[in-house]
Formats: sequence, C-alpha cells, structure tokens
Amino acid sequence: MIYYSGPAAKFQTQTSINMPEASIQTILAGEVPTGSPLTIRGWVRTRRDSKAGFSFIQVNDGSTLHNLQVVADQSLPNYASEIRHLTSGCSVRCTGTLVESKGRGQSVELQAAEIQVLGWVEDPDTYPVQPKHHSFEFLRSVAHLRPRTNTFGAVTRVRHATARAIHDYFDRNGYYWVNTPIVTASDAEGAGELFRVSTLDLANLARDEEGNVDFRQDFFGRETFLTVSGQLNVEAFCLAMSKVYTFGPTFRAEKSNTARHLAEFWMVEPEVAFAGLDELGTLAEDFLKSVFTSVLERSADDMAFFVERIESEAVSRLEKLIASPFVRMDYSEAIRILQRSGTRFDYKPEWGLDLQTEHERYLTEQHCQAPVIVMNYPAEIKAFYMRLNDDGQTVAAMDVLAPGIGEIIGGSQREERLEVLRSRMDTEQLESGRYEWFLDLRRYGTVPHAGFGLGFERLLNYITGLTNIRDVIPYPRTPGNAPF
RNA sequence: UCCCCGGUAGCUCAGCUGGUUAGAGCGGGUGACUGUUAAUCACUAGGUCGUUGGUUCGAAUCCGACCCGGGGAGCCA
Repeated sequence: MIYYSGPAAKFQTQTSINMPEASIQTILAGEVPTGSPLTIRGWVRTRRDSKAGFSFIQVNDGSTLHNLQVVADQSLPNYASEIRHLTSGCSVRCTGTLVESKGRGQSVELQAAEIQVLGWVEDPDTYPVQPKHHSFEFLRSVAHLRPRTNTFGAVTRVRHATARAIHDYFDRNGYYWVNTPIVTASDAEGAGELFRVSTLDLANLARDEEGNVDFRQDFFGRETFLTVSGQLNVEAFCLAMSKVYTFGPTFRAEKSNTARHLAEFWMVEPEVAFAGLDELGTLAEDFLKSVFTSVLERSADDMAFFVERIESEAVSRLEKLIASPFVRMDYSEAIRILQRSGTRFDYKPEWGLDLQTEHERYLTEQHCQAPVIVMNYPAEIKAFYMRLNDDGQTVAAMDVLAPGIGEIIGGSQREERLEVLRSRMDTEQLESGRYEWFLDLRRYGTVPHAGFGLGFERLLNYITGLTNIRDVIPYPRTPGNAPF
C-alpha cells in the first residue's frame, strides 16, 4: 500500500502568504522548482566539512522528518568565522538557490548565497540533543529540547494528524465538539482520584462551626476538582444536539506509575442519542478504522520512520486492524473462553471479577487474533451510570481490546430510566444532591443514549509503536513529576 | 501502594568474585582528508562513580538508610 499526501502540501502553500520562506516539507514535496531563489529557516542537525572548500549542513524546520541539505561554499563571507563552527541545535536562516544535488541521498539541496546564524548553541559540549541515539528516559528529562529529535518531531506531527483525523471523523458524521468544563464539583464520577481546585489559604484553612474545612469560603463557594471525565456534562448536550463529543484534558490523581498512565491526559468521548450498545460498538469500530486510515495516508513519512526505528509492526498492525472485522462477545462468553483455554493465568478468570490484563491479551491476541469488543459486564464492577440489562445482573458496557495494547476504548449505554438510575446511585452511596441536574436529564425528555471514552495518548502509543505514554505527550505529568 | 531492576564523562554504556593514575563509542575542540550522508582518520579536553553512614590497610565494586529513575502489578483511559 502506498500513501501520498497531496492535499497537505497544497495547504502549506496557502499559508506561505504570511511566511514567504517555504517550509522544507513543501520543498522536498517538489513544490519549489530547481533554479528558484529560496530562503529557509530552521535548526542545524549536523554539519560535515570538506577542506576542499565547502560544508554540508543538514537543516530541519519541523515541517517534515527530513532535513534539507544546505551547501555552504568557502566564498561565503562568514564561512571560516561562523559556518565552520555551526553545531547541532544552532538556528539559521539560509538564502540561496534550490539546485539538483550532485551527491547521492537527496534529490535537491540549497546552494547557499547567505547563511545567517540566528542563534548559537551556548555550550556545544553540553548541548543535550546530539545526532545519536538517546534513551527515552533521558529525553524526558529535557522535555523542552526533545521536540528537536526525529522521534519527537514525528510524534508531534502524528499527534496533530491524529487529532485532526478525530475531529474530521466526527465532523463528517454530524457530531458537535462540546468543550466540557475542566473544573467540576462532581467528586465521585467513579473514575478515580481527583485533584482539588482551591484558593483557600492552606497555611490557615477556613473552618466551619464543626471544625471542618469551610469550602463555602472557597473560590466557587463549594468544593471543586479538576475533571476526571467530561461524560456527565456532555450527556446534557447529547440530549439536545443528538451527536456530540468531547476532546480535552482530563486529570486523575491516581498514584499509578506505569507506562500507560498519566495524571494529565487527553480524552475523546463521543455521546450518541437514540443509540444502544450495538450501535456504540459499530461506532467504535468505524471510528478507529477511519482514524487509522487517515493517519496512514497523511503521515506516511513519519509512520515509515516509526517502522524503521521504533516498532517494525507499526504500520502493518494498523493495516491489519483496518482490514479485520472486530469480534464481539459477551463478558460471560469471554469468561467461559478463558476458563476453557487451558492457559494458566496468574488471576483465575471468574464470573463477577474484572478481566485482567493477561485475560484481555489472551482474548485479543490468542483466541481471536483480532480486535475484540467485550460487552455486558457484571453491574457490580462497572459505573453507576451504565444501563442495567433485563437480566438484572449485567450492564450494557463494552471494552474494545486491541492486540498488543489491551483496552483502548471503554464505554456503555447510559441508564436513561430515572428510577433505575436513582436506585443505582443509592446502592453506590452517591451524594444525590450533587447529581440532581444529571437526574433532570432523565426527568425531561429522556432517551436511550450511549458513549465511550478513548485515551488519546494510548491511541498514539498504538499508532506510533512507542510503548511509554510519557513519550507521546509534550509534557508528561506523573506522580512526583511536573518539572516543565 | 506492592514486587523487581538501575543511578559511572554532555549522551550511550563497559568496569562491580574489593587492590596501584576509572575506560570505550558518540558529542565538543584542534588538525588531516573526501560531493559529504549520524562521513572517515589522528590528537586533545572532560568524571569528588546518586547522597550518606558503615565494613576494610584499601570501596565505583561489599552492607544499611535515604533520594531519583525505569520495568511489572493493581487502578484505569
């Protein structure tokens, strides 16, 4: 399969109204004829000298994985004084003529008539980003400089392309993007520990008559937190706009220190009115396939890089997923399959218990060898807002499991029946006063509806083949770690 | 939070059955050489071996504590 990205190149040309210098992406895409005068700006990756009287400078401007080779001749006035001292990381403005390359490895190069050094690297000896392999661990410690590496440049472009594919998908299908609040008063959305938002003086806390912290004196006049999910808020818009989604930051104060968890991450949550669990499964499948197809088309260069340097299966597994129908099965059936598998699991599969990572991997990687949608989980292990099935034991929840990554989507049909929802909230001992507005949605024109949550960074891990979630977000926030 | 593993030059690592001045590659500097491709070759600078106690004639190496990081688990997206 071959992917080209013509439309993206045209888009770049239009933006050149404000930026007369062509991007390296457009130059290498062949949009600038050889013989043209040309100016580029960017950062030096490497410099190779020839004593015969010129230097080759690889310049990258972030518009593409690839560098443009700038040929600097000794006749340039600052050749000996400046150009011969360029090191990785220096910023330059290069003006000259685009010519066919006399060397192998690139079709065109810039024959420089002028090279202006915009910014030197203060101490080249200690500049952290070198043209060599760095550990991801080290690069995390220089999160402000890692965008200058091939890998993080590619991640940044693919992250953008994926976000755009998500918005495009929903736009094409009649969904509205709803910006749900970051600050919330819901303290028990059932999705994990919350970060408190407060302007109270921690050194001198306001107290009420009983000696408890008096949140009436806090900024919002009540206890508030950072959101752990936009779902509850977006449901209200779903029951007016029919098809909506959130795409924004989400916060969990869980002290989980794993390659799959962030304290601050981005989540995509579509919510569809008049839909049930089956339609939701269909949406999840169509959504993933569409987004993957779009990223493969638009980010072919960067994906090829991931295949070469990060994960050789990065492209083929997306293509495979796009081509395979997702397998659907009930939770009860999944438990039976696991119990009869003859595989020895660390945790025994048992009806009523949640599926462990090892169980999910068996189902999707061994048994089905395809993405699996597991549906209808026991009510006790799922959230209060999920719709109770007629059997009274299970809820209309689903998890989409993908080979090689596990759970990528979790969702459910929502409980739209007022009395059933109220009784489930009682069972979970939720403070009903805080959810009256949520119950209103069931009082006034309630309809069946369903939605799911997708971890954006987990999706990026799956796409890029990078295995640590901290390497697909610009500035990762994890327990004990927010230095940038 | 639990279980493992690790912290040695700017980076990637070796050295760790304790023994004289701690090594390599890359990166930096200098020089040589070539339309070069993470160029090549030579020379050169650069480290209080995470911190802190202890064992010992002697600790990067052994032991304890602490700090930091990574992997796995749980929880989840």
